[in-house]
Amino acid sequence: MYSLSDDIEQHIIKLIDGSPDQMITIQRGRLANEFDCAPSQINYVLATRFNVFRGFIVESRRGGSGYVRIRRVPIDRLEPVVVYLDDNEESLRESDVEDLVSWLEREEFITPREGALVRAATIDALNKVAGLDFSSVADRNRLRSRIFREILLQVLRWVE
Amino acid sequence: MYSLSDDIEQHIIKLIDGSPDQMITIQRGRLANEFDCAPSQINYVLATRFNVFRGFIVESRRGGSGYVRIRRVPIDRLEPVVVYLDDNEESLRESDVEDLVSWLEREEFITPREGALVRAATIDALNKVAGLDFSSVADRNRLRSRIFREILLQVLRWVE
DNA sequence: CCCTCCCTTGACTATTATTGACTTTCCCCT
DNA sequence: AGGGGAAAGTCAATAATAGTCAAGGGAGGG
Repeated sequence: MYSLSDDIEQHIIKLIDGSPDQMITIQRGRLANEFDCAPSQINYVLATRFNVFRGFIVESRRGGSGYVRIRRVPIDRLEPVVVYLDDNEESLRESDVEDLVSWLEREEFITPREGALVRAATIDALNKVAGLDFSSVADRNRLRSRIFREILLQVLRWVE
Repeated sequence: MYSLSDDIEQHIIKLIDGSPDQMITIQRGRLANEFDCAPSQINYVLATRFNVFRGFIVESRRGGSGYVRIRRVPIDRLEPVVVYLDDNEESLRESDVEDLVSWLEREEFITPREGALVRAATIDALNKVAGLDFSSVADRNRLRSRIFREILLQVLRWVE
């Protein structure tokens, strides 16, 4: 069955395949024009087909001379951990993060120094927000989980 | 996709790179003339690309024989940044963090990969807490600032 | 037949760039 | 010392992009 999204996807894939560095820079409006569709259609295609789980990174800039840059990157075996985080958002305690970070270090997904940064962001920083008004345990766990999740996604993107 | 601001930015960067002391002195009007643009365009480029968050300091003088001096900030400016964070806790926006991280990378205080981790913790993660009950702008900025501050302190400790 | 999952669209929002009118500063000449 | 003119600064308006979100459509499965 015909699908505009599939068409656009194939078009972009072709462009990337033909690029020397697996990266292209386009304009959303121009592409939408070529395919005679709403500009937000491009966003849909990017979100569903060129996300990190499919091995792509998208960066963009708005405003005059704005652009959308799409890069192909390798993916690996960290993905199950991200899924786990999504499923256990509210119950990710400090000690869980500690365990995960240690594991990441042991597996050499991250360096010890990077581990220190992760601990700073997910443990130390969250111990200093007591004065703010968002300090319920569930909220803090959720927040911790999301920070950690984003870090993991970043690691995922960066591998090789 | 052409961008005058990007052009001017590159031009200035090139000048600074080619200077013996990481500092150049130009005239706003003359530069505007070279690029055939409004003089205030230069101010825009300076404000968005050569601010302290991106590791530059700009000084200037008006009037006869006025000038604009652009300096790359040396590495030992990192601690003042921490002080700045303390003083501007509620107004540290995403883009400020982005600029600071880019600067840390450029100065090789952190690796690009570490920069990605920091971005994940201070930008991406905080974009995903909208549903929680601590999503006022000031609170988010404060949280962002504290996470970033802890990471910075960690970087400092590791360097020494 | 109806439900669900994609897909598609468009209205609204956010961000970035560019320009020009007006303001401020301060060197230099008288 | 004072004023004129030559810088640079500020700010708001406009234009050019991209992003978000919610509502509607259609095809296929139960």
